[in-house]
Amino acid sequence: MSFRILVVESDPTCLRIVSKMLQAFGYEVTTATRATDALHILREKEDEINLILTETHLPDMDQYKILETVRVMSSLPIVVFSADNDVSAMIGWLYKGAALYLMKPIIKNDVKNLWQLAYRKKKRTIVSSAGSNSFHAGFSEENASSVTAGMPSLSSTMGQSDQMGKRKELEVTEKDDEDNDNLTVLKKPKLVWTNELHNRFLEAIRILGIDGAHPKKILQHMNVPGLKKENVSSHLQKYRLSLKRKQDATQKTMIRDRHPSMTSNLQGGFSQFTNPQFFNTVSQSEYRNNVQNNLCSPVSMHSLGSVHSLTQVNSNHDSMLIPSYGQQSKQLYPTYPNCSHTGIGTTDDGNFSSFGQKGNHNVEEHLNQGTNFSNVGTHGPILLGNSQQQLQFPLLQPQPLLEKEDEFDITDIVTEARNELLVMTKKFLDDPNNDLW
DNA sequence: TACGCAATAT
DNA sequence: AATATTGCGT
Repeated sequence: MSFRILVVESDPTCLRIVSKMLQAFGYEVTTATRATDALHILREKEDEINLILTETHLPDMDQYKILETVRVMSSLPIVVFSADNDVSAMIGWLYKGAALYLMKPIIKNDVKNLWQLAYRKKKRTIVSSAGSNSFHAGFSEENASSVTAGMPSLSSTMGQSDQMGKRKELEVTEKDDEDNDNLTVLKKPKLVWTNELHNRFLEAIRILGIDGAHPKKILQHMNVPGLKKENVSSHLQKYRLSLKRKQDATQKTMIRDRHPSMTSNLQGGFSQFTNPQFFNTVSQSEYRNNVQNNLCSPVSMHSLGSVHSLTQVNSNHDSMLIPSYGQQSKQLYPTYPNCSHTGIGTTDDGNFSSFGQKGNHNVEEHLNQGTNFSNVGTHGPILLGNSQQQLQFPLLQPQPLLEKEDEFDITDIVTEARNELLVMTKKFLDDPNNDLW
């Protein structure tokens, strides 16, 4: 599998170094020194490209123009890099849809995980303003609309599951596509029965009574947008089994202990609730989930992330954080785009704070200072997941060419690149026919 | 058509 | 392990 990055950089030395480094990590590279070239390449060969890495100050195009242009014609992730450490500019790039902002000089940690940003289907999708965008594990547009609007991407692929059955002969070609293209993301994430969700489930049963507790009624009572009857049915089935198991168990102990007057608690059957970790105590990740939910919207059912997936997300933060930002230890973190606090979070101390529509003073300052960003709150850097959607994607993994990544040394590459550049330059100068100078 | 359940798939 | 899907009898 190949992962191709389109590198746009006007300085040939820099271009060469960056390309070399990317190649050392297994990426394939296509280069362009002008924005117009890059756009041309993109027009011709978008299918072959997985990610765009571009300098912010291109000689033949205004500041954000290339990003804006690419955004219109493609949903490819765009990573920008610059020596410019102006905060407004950085945030501007991110808000306008850059997936990541890297500072020059780029180091290996910057590029090592770039492939993670490209899990989205690299397909041109026009975003229709309001309507059938649904990629929240089948969850409702109402809840998601505030965050989906303006976000290209998954909508075209995630909503297809309803139409299964219409794909017969298409199946062959589609399957081939999937095999050839690991970037394609089609699977709808499974529902995760969080404690909160399960609580609603139990509450519904409690109110409906054990007799009236049928999937349809439960679903109705739970009132969770996007939740399907099948979800409830499946859960209910398992719930009943757990009840039965528990009854059996208590009966046996009653016989053994000669304890006839034992009352069985009908609602305890799940390890989710008998497990002390979850009883009366909210696990840390659930807490974080709730915090997030409170931050972004009054709709509580957004918390579908599992413990596992949240851990993953955090590790992504760690691995993808932008290495240098001024003198302070401030860092910019990508955050979850689907939780309303889209964009990035700034932090002084390692705790990331989020902002977006709900605001963060840092960003608000910039906004209040008249910094003019379009698409505020709709675009954001996207990592492997968010609180609804994680780890369901096949992870991309470019094959590192180097056996030992840790011993990877940039200086070698720089030297090599410079030497190569010298040779090339000499070639150019010696060639009387070249008209590039 | 909805339901319950078991088996099976993912 | 958890959830989704399927098949079949009620």
